[in-house]
Amino acid sequence: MLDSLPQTQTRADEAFDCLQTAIVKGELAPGEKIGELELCERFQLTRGPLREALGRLESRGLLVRRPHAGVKVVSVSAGELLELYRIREVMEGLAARQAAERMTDQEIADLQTTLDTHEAMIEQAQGQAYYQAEGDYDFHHRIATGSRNTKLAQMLLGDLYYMVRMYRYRLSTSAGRPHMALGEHRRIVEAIAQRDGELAEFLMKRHINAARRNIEQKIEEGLLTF
Amino acid sequence: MLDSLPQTQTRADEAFDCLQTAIVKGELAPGEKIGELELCERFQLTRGPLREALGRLESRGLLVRRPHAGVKVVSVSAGELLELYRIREVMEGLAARQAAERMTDQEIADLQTTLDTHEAMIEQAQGQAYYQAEGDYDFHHRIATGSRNTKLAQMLLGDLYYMVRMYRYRLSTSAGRPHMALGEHRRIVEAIAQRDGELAEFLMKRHINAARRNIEQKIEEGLLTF
DNA sequence: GGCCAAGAGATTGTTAACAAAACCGGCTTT
DNA sequence: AAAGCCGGTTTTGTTAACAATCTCTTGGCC
Repeated sequence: MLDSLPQTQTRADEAFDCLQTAIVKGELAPGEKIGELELCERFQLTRGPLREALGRLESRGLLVRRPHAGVKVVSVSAGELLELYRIREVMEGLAARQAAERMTDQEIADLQTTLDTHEAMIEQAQGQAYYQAEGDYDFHHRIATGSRNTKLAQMLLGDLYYMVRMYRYRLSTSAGRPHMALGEHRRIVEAIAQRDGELAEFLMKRHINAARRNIEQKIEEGLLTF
Repeated sequence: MLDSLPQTQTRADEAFDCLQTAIVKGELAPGEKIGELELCERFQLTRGPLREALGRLESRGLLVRRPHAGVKVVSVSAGELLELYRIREVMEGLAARQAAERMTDQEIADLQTTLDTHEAMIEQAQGQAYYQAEGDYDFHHRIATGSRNTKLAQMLLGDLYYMVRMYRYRLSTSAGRPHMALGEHRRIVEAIAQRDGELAEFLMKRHINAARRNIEQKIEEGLLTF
């Protein structure tokens, strides 16, 4: 039996997690110059571990750093969000294809169960946006890990998804089109269950492409501003 | 006029660069547990900046870290290298497509010039493997930046290429098939020059796919071992 | 009145010492 | 004899003080 989570997590790890979520949730304004001691007080730690966490965040592109001038949260634009979706399209397409080839039957069954509970939540239409988004992340998360492609999962889960979530919070836009997305998810899982990698890739690419165009449209309508 | 390179580079940056190249070139054995003080002496710096660099490298997947147990260079397998090429295939395909849409005419002209000098070097057949590899990196580098997709370029140049280079050094395999690769490069640039993004993507994917199968074949023949 | 320069203040980069946890040896115990 | 326990030693994680750099303000000059 394992005790919750290993407390062996270092202070720098905590700082990294706290800062990452803070940035993603928009608690730290983009472009804002943030001082180290300010962060130290905020997260109750000293500069050593903090700088280590800062380095990791910079390496992941969530912070930009100018020597001797401090760090600031990365500035984001609507165009860059769309570029992110282009990357997601090809990478998650690959993930879906490899997941179709490599996921265990049990994993696929779990994935279908996930969609069932997801569907129930949508139909109840309560807490719709939040659960929708969470369910969406869960879905894509499982497929990324199911690809059995270590680096691919690392890039998706460690880099891209956090970026996308950051934009999502900034845009304060719920995922939108919940029913349609669920149907697309169902079809992707179907393809995976049939071990049809080519189809799974095609459907996933189309799914993300549709999401991208949805955002694009909202931007053109002026509904999304920064 | 700018003075060579800004000396404003911090010690942690130096450590990061040194360590990265050391890992990539295989000077640090994979799976080897390396002590911090050992590295401090080696690169003539103290533990503060070193730890910052270590964090960045861990975040990029070149090191693995166990709390209180030290860092070790990431262990690599032949299978993971092939997985890397799968990722390259889709990402660089996207890069080629976007490069075809967005590169300036000047950039395209430069790219063609690069291939010319590259061809000359191959025909002289002296220092073939080295220049071949360098030219190959240069080619892919230009297309990645030419995509004008910030995050895409960041992921390719900052993560994937270093990984691939690491494997290359470990396998001590030259790129192989120099003439064929050059021809493929030429065709890709042609497609880009004609602003045919779809074709550029197709050709790039096929190019990387061919490289992957080349490696796969060598592995099966037992020519590549770890 | 606006621009440039110099200095004070603050902030970042770096270093060295301190505390805690993991590894390794030998010992005891079954 | 093998396995588990225990303490010393090494190494990592953390902290606090020091040094170098940048920024902002103030003053002077054009």
